Amino acid sequence: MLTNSRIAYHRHDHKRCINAALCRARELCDARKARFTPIRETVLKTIWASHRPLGAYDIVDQMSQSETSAPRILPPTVYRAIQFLLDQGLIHRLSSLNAYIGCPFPGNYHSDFFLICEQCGSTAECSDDQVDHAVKHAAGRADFQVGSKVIEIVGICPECQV
Amino acid sequence: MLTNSRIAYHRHDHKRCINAALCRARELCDARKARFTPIRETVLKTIWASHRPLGAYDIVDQMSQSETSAPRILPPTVYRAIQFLLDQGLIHRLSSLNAYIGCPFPGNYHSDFFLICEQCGSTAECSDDQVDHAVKHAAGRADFQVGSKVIEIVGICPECQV
DNA sequence: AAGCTAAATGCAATAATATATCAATTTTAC
DNA sequence: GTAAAATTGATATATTATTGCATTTAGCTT
Repeated sequence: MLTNSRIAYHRHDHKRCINAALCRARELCDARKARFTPIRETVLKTIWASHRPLGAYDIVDQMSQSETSAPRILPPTVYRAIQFLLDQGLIHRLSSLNAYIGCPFPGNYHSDFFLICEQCGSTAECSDDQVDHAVKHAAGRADFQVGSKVIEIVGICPECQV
Repeated sequence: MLTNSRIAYHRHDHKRCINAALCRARELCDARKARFTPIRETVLKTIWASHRPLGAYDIVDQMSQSETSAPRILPPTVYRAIQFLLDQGLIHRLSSLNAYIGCPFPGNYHSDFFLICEQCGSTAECSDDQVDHAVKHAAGRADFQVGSKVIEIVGICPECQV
């Protein structure tokens, strides 16, 4: 199972997460000749500020606060950056929260699901063949051809358990 | 595996689905001393008009059209009925679509997931222990205590395959 | 049956999330 | 250097959902 749950739910030097994410994003975009512009970088950085999913308007607010004098960042700008980052697989959308989270292992193909802590909000991404197979198998019994999956588990992370 | 996929994806006498759903709803509400009011019944009936998830504002529109003279149904009314039906387990919300669908087996405990056809929109509900176990097991490896799950699979239903 | 209480509904306003459109600007390709 | 393409700015608006408060209705008590 591929997961960032060890990191996401425990104390760590989060600057390294941010750096790693930005660095990989730059690499991937370079390789794909996709333009990793300042706005897109800032949006990604803002999302990576924590391991908690962030709403689009939270991003708008964050960016409007930090960039004091500059022209206030407006929703369409953020949504376009979000769309770009989603397209590049650098972030994911959590449907059940209307929020966005950084992908810890972009570039690798992964069929993922999310473990969302209802206490602290920290969210880990997991990729597990058994879950994948179980879903495919169940769908198969209904003669259903699986395309994409949304799997979001709400519960309690190790740090928040008594 | 518990599922209504045989029915949902194939020709059938849908009036029976509707009747069964309304009947079951009435029974359950009676047993629980919950009030199955005309508005709630109409909302449930509207959702059960097909096996396709229906948005809240679609319900508002439907209900405003059919009830010609009566006071136009407004969003809060519909949302309140939706909340009631969700609380009673008579319908489910599909996060990835912001839409609502009737539950074919309310009352029974079930940990369910949904198979949403990207062609025709028809959606079946499934409950499968293996999927459940696979998710619990994967979460367990991250020391994560599972609470609730959102599992929504988009793909192609048997009727829409070539 | 009358009155009381809690629940449900009506209604206006507004919040939260997301997109459409078109102009202006920047970047890239030739 | 210029044209084409991509990105961003700005305004407006669409879509989904909730809040607050007044009014009505249903169920309960007597």
